[in-house]
Amino acid sequence: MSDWPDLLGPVEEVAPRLLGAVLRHGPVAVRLVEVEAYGGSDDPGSHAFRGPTPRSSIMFGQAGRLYCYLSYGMHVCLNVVVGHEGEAGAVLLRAGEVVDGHDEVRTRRPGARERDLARGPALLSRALGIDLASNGADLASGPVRLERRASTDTAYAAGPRVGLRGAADRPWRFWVPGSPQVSAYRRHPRAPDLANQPDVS
DNA sequence: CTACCGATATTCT
DNA sequence: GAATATCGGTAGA
Repeated sequence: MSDWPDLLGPVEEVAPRLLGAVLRHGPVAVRLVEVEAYGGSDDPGSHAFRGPTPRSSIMFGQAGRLYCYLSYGMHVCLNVVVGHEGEAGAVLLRAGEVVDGHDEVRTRRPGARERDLARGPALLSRALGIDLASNGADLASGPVRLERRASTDTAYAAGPRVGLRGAADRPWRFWVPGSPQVSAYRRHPRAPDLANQPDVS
């Protein structure tokens, strides 16, 4: 396991080390090319910002488990829980490249363009066929597995997270430069302007 | 590529 | 009641 990332470090340091890792569920495997870090009480963009809730309590638990939640009431998003127990942390898996089970993914998403098969957090979970029943699964021994990545370190880029209102500019999104599967950056409609322009009253 | 819109669970006001 | 870690459709530059 010498080249497997240590999931107990700070979430913004753990997250980029997951790039290049492979997530497998049955016949389908996806190589991760885009992730985002989410923290605890110091991260206004995190589900754990205001402490544990029925949904977010798993973020405070053991590292190496799967956190699945429903986004906007309909899309499943996948996270790897990181950090020590009692401290919230999770890495949102935003996009990947299908490296196995291609035909299975095609039956789930007929007509999708090749690079779009797992381009976006909800599309990634759909490609893998993972739903909320897998929430809390152990990624080392369950049916959903995080497999060891290639031994070489993956080069990465960093920038602001997608679609957040709070802490919109914290550079906690990480991706593999040049990967066609990296999803397009979208700023939250009500996020404050980048250049702190005075308001027009 | 951009912009808007609707669907809708969990959480907060 | 309203916001949100999204997506797929449609429309337009």
